[in-house]
Amino acid sequence: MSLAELKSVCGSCGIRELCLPAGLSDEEVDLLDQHMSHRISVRKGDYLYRMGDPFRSLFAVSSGFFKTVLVHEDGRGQVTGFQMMGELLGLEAIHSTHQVCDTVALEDSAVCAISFDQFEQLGQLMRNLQHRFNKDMSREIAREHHLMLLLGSMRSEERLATFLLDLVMRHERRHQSGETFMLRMTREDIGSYLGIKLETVSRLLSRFHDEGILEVRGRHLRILNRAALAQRTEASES
Amino acid sequence: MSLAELKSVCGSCGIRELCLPAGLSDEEVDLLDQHMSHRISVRKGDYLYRMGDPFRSLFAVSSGFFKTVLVHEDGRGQVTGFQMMGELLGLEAIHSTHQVCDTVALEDSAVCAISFDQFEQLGQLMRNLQHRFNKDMSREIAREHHLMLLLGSMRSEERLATFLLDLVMRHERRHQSGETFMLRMTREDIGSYLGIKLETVSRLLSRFHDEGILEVRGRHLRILNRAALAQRTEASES
DNA sequence: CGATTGGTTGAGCCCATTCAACGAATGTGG
DNA sequence: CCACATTCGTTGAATGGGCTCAACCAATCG
Repeated sequence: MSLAELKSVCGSCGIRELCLPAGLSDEEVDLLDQHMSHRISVRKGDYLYRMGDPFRSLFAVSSGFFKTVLVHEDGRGQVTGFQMMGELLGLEAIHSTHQVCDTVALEDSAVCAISFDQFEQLGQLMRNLQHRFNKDMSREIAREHHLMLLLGSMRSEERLATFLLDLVMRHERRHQSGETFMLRMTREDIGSYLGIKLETVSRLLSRFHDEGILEVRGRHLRILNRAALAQRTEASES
Repeated sequence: MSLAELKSVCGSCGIRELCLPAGLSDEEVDLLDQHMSHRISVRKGDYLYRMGDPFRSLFAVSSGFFKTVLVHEDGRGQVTGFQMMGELLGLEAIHSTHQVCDTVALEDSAVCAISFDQFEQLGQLMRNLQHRFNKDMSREIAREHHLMLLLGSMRSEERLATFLLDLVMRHERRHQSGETFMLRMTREDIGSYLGIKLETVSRLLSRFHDEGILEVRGRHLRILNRAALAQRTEASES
């Protein structure tokens, strides 16, 4: 599953306000720390966990980038999400005793592991924490509803535009440039996530490039015309 | 939003073991009851809530059948789920102060309303209840992952077969016939949910009928060959 | 270095869509 | 109770968006 384990503390974490302890008092964060966080490094390409592994912990992405993949019996796989710092991994397995999907680091990454047992106990002590967690779960459900809208009723160009704008916003919320950034995933990952083929992703990126909306050099992206991109998000009347 | 409000009690509810209080002790169920449940009737076609309504309560489906619909700015709508007795409504809004989707009764129905504020307080008192709720949220996330797989990588025939088998299993878990049942939703609702057009749904149902897998008479369904249906769930090598 | 992985682009094809006509069932108002 | 409108469902014919198959290039790696 992973490699080095380092001692760490939410209290001094740079992304504390993006992550699970957002909004907690210092004392509460201390409690959270003492009882359960420890950090795990995951190297690019490694699995944080795989379907069928016993489920014991949630993980908060401390740094790096992950994808979650659901694999069907017949071998087909679907990328169900990309997670960046501050986001939680493992929520989908709480209802089970085992992991129900794979999660893979797309670059060298670090996560904070949280024993779910202990987390539930802490939730009993700290209403704040439980409330925050309920909201996180709910937000994940709502996110997936939007993705269902995307997969169920958008054309490929709209899907990609929506995806890119989502990345832009997530970068900006982390005080990273939304104008210029690197894609951490392959065209195939993007295609799987969006329900289209990698060739289509490639063609669309080229098209956006030719139209002056983006500058694409491999995985390096520059957003040249965000408004135009936003427009491609909507069905074009004709 | 709704109509009659009747006093009701989880303790004597026929579907108690399917619903939120499953696994709770009698005392715990009493507590749950006293503090918060009340029942609301919703007539066929009526909204239980609409996007933008203030969010205050969760709802447990007591009887009947609902759909949840996410509406995009440009007017496109996506059916994000169908809910039957014992299932929870409103989870997607917890992270917000307002409802984030519409939910509509597809037949005359009843729900138990649960003030979310009070529910969170009760969760602090009853670890069982909170644990059960965490699992419900997680199961919903996992369900949506499967739907993403369906929408992202299945062909229309596989989508419909998967959908029908899911309905069969949900009926059986409720001790209702999985062999013979009524579809409560239109072809258009099914199509929206599965990311295909109503005409395609109609054609596929006809095809399954012609192949002797189903008997279709309007919304009345009889599953004649469940194994064959299960096979249509998988990608056919060729 | 060759092998592998990731990405781009073209040509032809096919599955699902669009557009359209029609039938059945339901409901409404005169 | 009938006439009419509306909603829901089925089926056909033609179209097209995205897929498949394929060739090729660039970067990385052992």
